[in-house]
Amino acid sequence: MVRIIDVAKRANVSTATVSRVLSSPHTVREETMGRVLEAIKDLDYHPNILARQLRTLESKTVIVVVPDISNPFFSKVLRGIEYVAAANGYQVLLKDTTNDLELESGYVDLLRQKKADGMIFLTVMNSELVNIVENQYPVVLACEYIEGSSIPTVSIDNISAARKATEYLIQLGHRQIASISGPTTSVLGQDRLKGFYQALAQYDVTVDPVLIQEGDFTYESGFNVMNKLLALNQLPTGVFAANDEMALGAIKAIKSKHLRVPDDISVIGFDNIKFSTICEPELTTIAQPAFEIGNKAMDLLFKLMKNKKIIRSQYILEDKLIIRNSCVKKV
Amino acid sequence: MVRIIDVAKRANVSTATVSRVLSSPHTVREETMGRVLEAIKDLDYHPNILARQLRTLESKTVIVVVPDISNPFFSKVLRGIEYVAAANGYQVLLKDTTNDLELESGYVDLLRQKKADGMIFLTVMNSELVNIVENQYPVVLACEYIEGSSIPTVSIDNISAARKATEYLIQLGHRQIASISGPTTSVLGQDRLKGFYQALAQYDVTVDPVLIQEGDFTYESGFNVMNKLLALNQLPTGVFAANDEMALGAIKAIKSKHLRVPDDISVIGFDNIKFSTICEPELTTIAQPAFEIGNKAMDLLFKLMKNKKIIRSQYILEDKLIIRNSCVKKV
DNA sequence: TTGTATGCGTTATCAG
DNA sequence: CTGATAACGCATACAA
Repeated sequence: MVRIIDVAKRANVSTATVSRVLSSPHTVREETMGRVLEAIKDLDYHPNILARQLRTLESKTVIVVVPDISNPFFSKVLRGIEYVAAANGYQVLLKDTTNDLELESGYVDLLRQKKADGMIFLTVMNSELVNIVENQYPVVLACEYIEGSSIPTVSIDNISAARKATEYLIQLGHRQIASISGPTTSVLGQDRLKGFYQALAQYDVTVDPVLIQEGDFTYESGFNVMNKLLALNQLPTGVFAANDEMALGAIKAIKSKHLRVPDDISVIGFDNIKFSTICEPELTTIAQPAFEIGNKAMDLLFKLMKNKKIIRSQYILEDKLIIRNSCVKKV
Repeated sequence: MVRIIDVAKRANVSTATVSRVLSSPHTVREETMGRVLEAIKDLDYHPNILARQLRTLESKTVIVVVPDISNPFFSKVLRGIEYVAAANGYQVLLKDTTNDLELESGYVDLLRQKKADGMIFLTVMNSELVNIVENQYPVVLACEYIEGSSIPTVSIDNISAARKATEYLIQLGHRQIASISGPTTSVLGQDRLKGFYQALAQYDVTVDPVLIQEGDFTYESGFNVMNKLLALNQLPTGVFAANDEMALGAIKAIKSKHLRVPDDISVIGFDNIKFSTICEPELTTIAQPAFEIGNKAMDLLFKLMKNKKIIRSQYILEDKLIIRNSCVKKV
């Protein structure tokens, strides 16, 4: 391994000068710099990042905590994060919690040990953790919003988006509307369910509580929950699924009972993942600006890490209702 | 920040003893250890990993280079890797190349700088890089196999699997068989195409070269390439897609032309991703043991990093033809 | 079984 | 503009 001192010797300068050439080139004479650069090139010198980090206490790394990387929506947010991070010379370390509560702890250590300079949560199930981290390390929350928390957040307004989706079903004439919600342990699940209820209230629609069922955001849970709903005496005519994966699972279940979507049952999803146009019929859903959410979240984290003031700490991005073919007027 | 010396002072021992308590507890007297552990707890001491790494030159981190994290197949392999890594106290750093050639370079630096101890490639487009890394740093290749290379590999036999898939179509009576291959810049793409050709040769089937088209493993490319095929005078009756995402795209294209799968055109995929049962009809495909591939790859990497001898450096895992409803006998 | 002392490779301080 | 040198926090060879 070639070290800074090897370069220094070859260029006939001190290690300090070599270091300066690398970190603040303007403070060194041009001729000296030339010699140093040449030596670096000759020796194929690469600074040891570990040593640098020990000295500077900066890891140039951020950690993104994601609930389920195989969900295409999160993949896309991640892309947005990585794009901004890479542009600023930062590494992105990924932690997939596999929707597991346990695994969400222990990340504070990574920050304390300067293994990472900051963290982005794409979901929060363990809100205690957030409180620990709050005001202590740079952390931003993407995709969901926590009421009353001061953690910088970038997301859509999940409540109003869910309300919008439900309203759409109501306006199509549906009154027997089921909800396949996310886990109520997650803010995301709660918010989208809340929006669902708000729409019902606003239009004076009352729904049998048995139509409100909880999934866990996976395709399988959508399939299973829908099967439960299909076993009821009175079937729903419309279904609001809290994300697309569950909506796809629901459609699968409906079809396997030889019912038709949307003719017999309308289904609306949430996220607009790339597979939402795969199924027959194509899924009507709420589109989130996933890539932009990632961009903005990383921007925010940078500002936080640089101790810059953040004007607004809650960024709400625009969602959009994408009307395709999985919902139809109730006859 | 509380350091090792703070703990040492409080426990009335030297820093060396504290260090030993942490790394080789059996070498220290029980009573001493008790005092040290108590001090650690009292002060809420957490060793600085950076400093430790600088000393040991071990980062306890591995990097996985993945072509497209939003592909569910790779997500699953990754899970397998993480499972084994976590069990051994290793972090997994993820690099998504976004199928971009450029981005695949520069990882050698991460190894050289001891930012990671080893690396797993889930794909290799830039085989030069492999040659650089070869015999120099611990690297294993998962999912694909490079002819003549000595890099430890774990994968299925992509050639024979592709041959098996194609054979299946031939045995169903298809003769006009199209191939939507992966990029020929990737070994994976090459191998699966090779298997396709082998099956044709074996059964003396000759195919118009125009039926052999190249995609890039994405849903969109499957859709686009299939549209091209559908514009031909003589349509294929069977399609072998080199992965499920492209197969799904192809099915979409076929349906949008008001043709039926499998009645008009049979489609077979590769990978058995979780969305392969979403579409109508469900996809016949080749299943890879994704999780196990990940497990084995990480195992192999550990052995490599520990300089243990590796008995066999090429592990071939079993694939399996999953027959569902997207292929049917040619009438 | 424990302590002392040194070095890992870098950056930052201070003096020149 | 440059050089000498002291940290950064830890692990380990060697001595006790």
